[in-house]
Amino acid sequence: MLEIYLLEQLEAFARCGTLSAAAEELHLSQPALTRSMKKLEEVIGVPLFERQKNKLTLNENGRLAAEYARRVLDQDREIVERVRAFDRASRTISIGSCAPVPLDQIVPVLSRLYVGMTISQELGNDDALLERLLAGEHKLVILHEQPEDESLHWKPCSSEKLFLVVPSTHPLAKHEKGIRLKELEGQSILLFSQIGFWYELCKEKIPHPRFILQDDFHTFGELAYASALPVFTTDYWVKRDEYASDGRVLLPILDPEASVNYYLACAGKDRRRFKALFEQIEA
Amino acid sequence: MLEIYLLEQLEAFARCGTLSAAAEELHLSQPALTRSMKKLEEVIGVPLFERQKNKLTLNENGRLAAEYARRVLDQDREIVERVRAFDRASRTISIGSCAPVPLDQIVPVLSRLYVGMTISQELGNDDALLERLLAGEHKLVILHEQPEDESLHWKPCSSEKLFLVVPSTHPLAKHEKGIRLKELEGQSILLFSQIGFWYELCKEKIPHPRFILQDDFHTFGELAYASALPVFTTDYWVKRDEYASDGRVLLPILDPEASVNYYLACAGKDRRRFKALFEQIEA
DNA sequence: CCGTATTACGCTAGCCGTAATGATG
DNA sequence: CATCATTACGGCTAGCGTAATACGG
Repeated sequence: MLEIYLLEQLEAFARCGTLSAAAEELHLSQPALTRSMKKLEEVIGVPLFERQKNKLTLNENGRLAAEYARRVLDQDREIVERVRAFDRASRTISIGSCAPVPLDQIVPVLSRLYVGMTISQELGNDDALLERLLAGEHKLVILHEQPEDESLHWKPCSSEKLFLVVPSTHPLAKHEKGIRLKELEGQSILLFSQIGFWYELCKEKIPHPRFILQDDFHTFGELAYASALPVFTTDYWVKRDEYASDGRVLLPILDPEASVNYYLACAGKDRRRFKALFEQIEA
Repeated sequence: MLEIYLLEQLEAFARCGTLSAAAEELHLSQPALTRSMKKLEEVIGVPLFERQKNKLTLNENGRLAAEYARRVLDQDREIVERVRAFDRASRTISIGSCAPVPLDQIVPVLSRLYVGMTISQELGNDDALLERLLAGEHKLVILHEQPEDESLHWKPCSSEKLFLVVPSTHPLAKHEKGIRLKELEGQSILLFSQIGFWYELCKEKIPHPRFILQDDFHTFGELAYASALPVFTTDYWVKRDEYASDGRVLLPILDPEASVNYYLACAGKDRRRFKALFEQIEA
């Protein structure tokens, strides 16, 4: 069998054009390459080179061999990469979610139940999440619509309701019984950017919105506190006493889409693996 | 890089199930395999085996690695095979023909012009020949129809006319001016089997033919001489005094299809290579 | 106990580098 | 004479085998 190191050397020679150049690239001596190329010809049993006393070039056979060598080298490298990736994946639970809140609720449970596993989390919209779940790229996903795919296992896991926080002096503050998104037309609203599907919802339902986006959670908190801008929040944060400062009013959002139920889903074949998790969570 | 010998050993272990069995198959000692498997794990950097004190089995990673190993091994073997085949092909001129006679005329010319090349010859029908020419499996083909493919280079090279030889006592002997194939209905005719398209022609044009086929050229000659059966021949053989024995009559076959022109063809890109050949042959 | 894996130890084949030679522009 | 390929020679690593150890059905 042709050992990889021979193919590596052939490939380097094919690319570099001379033995010296290839030798330098491979951190080897010219004689070593001369020998290897001879050995290749000997093993394959056909001439691979055009030999002029002072110049070595690949002939047709050699060019073909070099092309095949490249393929084998690529595949050989792939073994290491793929097996490492597979091993990593087997030690990782990748969970995708349409929103950050249910993720914050479930990840601690996951960590506790599957000790030693790496948990990787990612946000995405329902369609993309389902696709990645079916592709095996996510082991778990949290959606805000019930999955219809029969091959999936799922369970409702929590819910969330949208609110708007405004200073009590703000014109909108009078809608204490609640407000509809379309009534926020043209309002400048402070928005944390990592909120998953909520962003799409607001963008869709509020005509001509002027969102002021903030990437950093801490900065967002400070802005929300310091500025007089309306800020979106949800019952989850309200219960945890965020944004409940004096002089602010909490306006429920009345649109039905502003109250969502979340659903945790996994592939049917992983049902057993995540049995403990599904038992822990409550709708 | 993972050397091939390591992959070979992994593959053998995956197939054999135990190190001892694999060692025997590879003509190696168990310790050698133990070391190699350890080395594989070390290089890839992930566990590939389930280790019970007395039993070694592949884990998921290992099974994946073994599968990839198989592919690399296959491709590695293919390098040698393919390059050898390519080299052989480059030293071989494969010529296909619809009939043996023009082949016998051209092959000596080929041998003389392309010294050192192996000439491989094969019979086939026009369609198959063209296909193989375009696939590069034949470098030259001899057809009995003008090729229509624009990418081909061709030239008429010879012609051949069909005759029937019958004993002068035979009822058919009176047709000395010639006979049509359909008039041979129901006749038992002695036929040499390696005559290319002629066989198809006769089978098609003679109603209810009763061919007596003979594979061996020598035996065929003897039968033709000894028996009282009608025998097909052509002007080529007649000129060479075959079948021209006493007490036999030569009947020309009158069907237009029984007089053919042959055409030598090669791929357009090989036009130069075979320039000398095309100059030598005459229509 | 026999079959299996692993460890320990010494050997050697094979791959490499250095140095020298030859060829070429 | 600078550059490239090749040959010659010696060193050393890495893969191997033998022998010994350990574990299990």
